[in-house]
Amino acid sequence: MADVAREAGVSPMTVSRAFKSDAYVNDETRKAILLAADRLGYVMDSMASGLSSRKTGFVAATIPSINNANFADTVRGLTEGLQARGLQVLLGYTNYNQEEEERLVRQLLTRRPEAIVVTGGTHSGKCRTMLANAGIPVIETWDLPTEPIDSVVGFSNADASAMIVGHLVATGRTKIAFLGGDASRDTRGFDRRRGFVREMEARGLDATRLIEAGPPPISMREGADALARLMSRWPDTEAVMCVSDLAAFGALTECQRRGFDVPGAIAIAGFGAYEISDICVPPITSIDPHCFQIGLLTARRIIELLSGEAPGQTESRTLLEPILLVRASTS
Amino acid sequence: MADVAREAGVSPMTVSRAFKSDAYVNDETRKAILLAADRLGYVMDSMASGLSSRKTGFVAATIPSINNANFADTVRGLTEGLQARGLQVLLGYTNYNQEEEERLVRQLLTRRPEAIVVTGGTHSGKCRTMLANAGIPVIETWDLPTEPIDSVVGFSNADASAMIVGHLVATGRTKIAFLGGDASRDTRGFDRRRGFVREMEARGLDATRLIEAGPPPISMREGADALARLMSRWPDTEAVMCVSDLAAFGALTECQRRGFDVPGAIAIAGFGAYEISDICVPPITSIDPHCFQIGLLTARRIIELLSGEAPGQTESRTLLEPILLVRASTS
DNA sequence: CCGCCTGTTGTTATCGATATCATTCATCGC
DNA sequence: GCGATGAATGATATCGATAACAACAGGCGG
Repeated sequence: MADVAREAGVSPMTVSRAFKSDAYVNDETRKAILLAADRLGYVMDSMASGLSSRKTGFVAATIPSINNANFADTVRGLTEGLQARGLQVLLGYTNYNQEEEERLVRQLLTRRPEAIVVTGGTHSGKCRTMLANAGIPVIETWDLPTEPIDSVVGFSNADASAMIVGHLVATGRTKIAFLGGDASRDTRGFDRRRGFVREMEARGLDATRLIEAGPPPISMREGADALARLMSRWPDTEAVMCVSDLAAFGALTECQRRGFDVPGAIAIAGFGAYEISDICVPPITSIDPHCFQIGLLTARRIIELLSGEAPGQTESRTLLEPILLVRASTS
Repeated sequence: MADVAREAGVSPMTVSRAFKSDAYVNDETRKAILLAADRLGYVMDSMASGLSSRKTGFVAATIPSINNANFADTVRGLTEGLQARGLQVLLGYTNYNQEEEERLVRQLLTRRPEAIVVTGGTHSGKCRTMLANAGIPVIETWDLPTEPIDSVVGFSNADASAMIVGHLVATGRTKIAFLGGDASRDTRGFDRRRGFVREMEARGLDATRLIEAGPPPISMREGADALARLMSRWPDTEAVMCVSDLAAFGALTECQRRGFDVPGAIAIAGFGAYEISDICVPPITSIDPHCFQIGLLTARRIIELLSGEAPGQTESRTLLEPILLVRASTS
């Protein structure tokens, strides 16, 4: 920056100001400075800037997996929502693992983000403490934690499951199974399963057809394998609700290979409104949790908090209403 | 850090050393310091550390889209390969847009990464200049640029296309179409198309059945729509090679809706070895470009360059050999 | 007993920017 | 004509760490 200042014949301070859009600088001076910077190929050092101004321009975000269209959409929403304010997303993934999350959060906090977004509302004790003591806005997403750390932008996974059950029952099915991952790791998946069991029991139906497809994330292949196990164990199953559209699609393909008619012999429902559930044959009934919106609303909330507006605890929960997409796989 | 030093009764410098694993610090002193840090909930400031040591611990990476399993796999490989050296990936996506790439690269460079990874070998002039003058290792991936900026870890998209054409011809098809995106934006997609045309012509076949599915990325839906257009324009088409498995799957579903037998009436091939191509019915012939490996090898190369080993320009191209996965959709 | 090495810790200057206060100069109203 | 006002710029200290060098204690060989 000193070089640019010399080249433009001004002080470093003026160069610094020229690069911030709002500061007092003569238009011609600014133009001269930007030209000099261009000539020298100068690029600002955000790190130094952050150290000095105590604003790094980072918003940290953790997602369970980078290879997941749902979380990718949320990250897109977050990124786009923050772009206008010059905030950059610093991303990390946890592999659906709380210890990994703790390690990751610690690493991210060393970068002094101005806010941190985490997926889910269940964390290790140390992780919670770190988040709570970080002194920055913390937003938990994709979930409705009973004891939020700070702000929440999410929805009820359990209620969404109930919508599916309701729909399946309304179409005349009662022997309904749930196909999901191991209970322990993916808390959202677990909530969906919990919602399934609760709603089934509330309707006086048998809620014991639970097939575990392995540790999350459940791949299409695992969905297919799980369906095979399901049908050999409970051959009279009339419908299966899957923890995600990927598992659901895998299950659908297994039905096709085995010659089970969908939805005639068995109905299949998924979760997440992935593109595949909309285009496959037959298309799969799903739940749209508004992934992109989650990211966008999270961005809005962060900007609100950073602007010092409305830090009141009253509005700290932003609830989304997932939508049931009824398609041919359950018609 | 000063607080921790006081708490532990040592100088800040000793605290700093205690946090670096290799430095000279008495074991007991270190233990005491780490304990004190824990008590105070202290987390290092990597930004300040980076400023001082001129090592930020960042490796910047740009990918066209965050919502793409192929690039996600590459990022996973990169992240895992760099983790051992304590390097953190700073990710950004370009939306398959060169202007966006330029903006993004500029933003990333302000973070003073120790190396930068870009997807593809075609960039705007300014972007090239910035990359070349950044003074850090630059790795271009997923491509074989004719004039690399620095290092390359990639493969020939054109040659991979040729493999598909060869396979389709070997199974007795000659009326073969290519289904891809607009030429201008996605250079890898364009290379695949170029490889298709070249190989078709080399075999004396008609290479004019080119269907444009719109600007990349091509969704499943766009693949389906494009197939519909293809079949109405050239109803006698015997095989279609798609720019990606997603487009290919979309095309497959369209065939199912229209009652075209795959592979009996028409064969379909994709690209990318996405999970879907392996599990759908029938499974789709594809090319596995070793996405994860690209990331891993890129990480290795970066570590090599940062260690000061072998900066020789001789070995700066790392070539991968994509694999043809023959499946039922072209049998 | 001296000088030297090793292990350990402290001191000082510095990384590249910005916050804050100070300064300069032109303009304006009375 | 003079103080007040405001736009534009500069000087200095500082953000939180580390590099580089200095310092000191203890052990060892000669």
